[in-house]
Amino acid sequence: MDMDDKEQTRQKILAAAGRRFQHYGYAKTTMSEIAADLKMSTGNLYRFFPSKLDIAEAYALAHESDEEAMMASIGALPKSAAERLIEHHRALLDYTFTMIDESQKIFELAQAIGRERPSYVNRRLANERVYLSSILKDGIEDGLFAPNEDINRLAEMIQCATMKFRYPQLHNCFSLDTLRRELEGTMDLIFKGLIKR
Amino acid sequence: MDMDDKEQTRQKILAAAGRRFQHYGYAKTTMSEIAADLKMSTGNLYRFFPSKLDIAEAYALAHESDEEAMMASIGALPKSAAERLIEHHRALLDYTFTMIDESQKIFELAQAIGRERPSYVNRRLANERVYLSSILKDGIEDGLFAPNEDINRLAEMIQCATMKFRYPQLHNCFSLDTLRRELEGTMDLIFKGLIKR
DNA sequence: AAACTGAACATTTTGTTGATTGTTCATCAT
DNA sequence: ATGATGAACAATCAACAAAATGTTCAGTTT
Repeated sequence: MDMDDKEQTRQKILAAAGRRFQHYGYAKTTMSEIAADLKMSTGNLYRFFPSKLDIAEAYALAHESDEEAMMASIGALPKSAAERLIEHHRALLDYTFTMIDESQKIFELAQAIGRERPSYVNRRLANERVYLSSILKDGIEDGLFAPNEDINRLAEMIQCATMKFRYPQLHNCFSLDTLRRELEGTMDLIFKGLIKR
Repeated sequence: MDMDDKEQTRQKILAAAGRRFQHYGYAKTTMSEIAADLKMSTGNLYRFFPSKLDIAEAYALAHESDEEAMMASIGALPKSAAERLIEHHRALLDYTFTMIDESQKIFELAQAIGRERPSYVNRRLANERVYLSSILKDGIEDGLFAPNEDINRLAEMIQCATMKFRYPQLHNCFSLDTLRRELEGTMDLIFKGLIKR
């Protein structure tokens, strides 16, 4: 079995596991079921993934591409940096809120990964900063935003300030409308700043 | 028994319950224990509080006075509105983080109230906005901050942007130093705004 | 009549048991 | 030798019984 075959099997495992995760949730999906779906033995799964959690993580990683595409397309929009920045946050809020709202199963998966693999969350935040930084850089070059020597840090701080909207479920605030309005106001605050000009 | 006696008994109950809450936590404190401490019957407690959770809420409310005093004293500091605003957030971050860090029991209490009585959380946030608004108003009058027609909404948005620092335990970020640095940066972001002047 | 009690009730928590599940590894098949 | 298996193992979960707890209220005390 060469490396290509191995990769192909990994993909098949991810697909089978994903189907189960979506239908029955992370906890109620068993390794033997995944194996049975693929007509292989339970033990064999461990030649491709070190643990069930790693399957979940790889599955989540694969499905990041949706978010990735969304962020990329917003970053490329023919709009001002300010508009793209707010659109970025609006889109992510809607995306995660809706996702979690309509699929308890996906939420369970996300919770399990977040709990057992905190580093995964950090990787995702770091990845988002790539897109944020790009928008910020544009804005600065266009003369819209004030110059800043550490754009990545700036992106980090924007993430801090919008944390509430990234993990809406944590703050038991269950109305998307409220969150949307709060996001508008918060972004406005960030944009305008408080200091009189 | 007149109203004063009744109030006095309420206070005694709160004191007894508080001792138990602090030592053993909310869940491990029973109504019969509280009653026994006061040499009264279990049933009698219910003539003073409708439920155990209401005792917890009243206890928390009584201990808000610490926070209240802190916010009041910071609001009255002979410093600029900007400095008071950041000091306000610094103090609350330190206060809640340290409190939770050194007493798992208090955290448990807070969680129970937050879960079963979401309205309590909102009341506290609304109360904080009184102090925030006062600082903002000062800042605007001094010409430091830009005028704003809805100061309470402005305070709300600042709360949104600093939510991460108000409930640090929710975001599994366990280093106070990191949080402090992030808070500085976030406040800076809020102050300066992004738009070039 | 008003203040209070403690047994009664329903609900929740705890403890325990057996079954299930994630993971490993000696073994078999190719 | 390499790929794969499934029984074995320890850890976790599910289900049920037992105990404890929050709450109520008929009844007692003052």
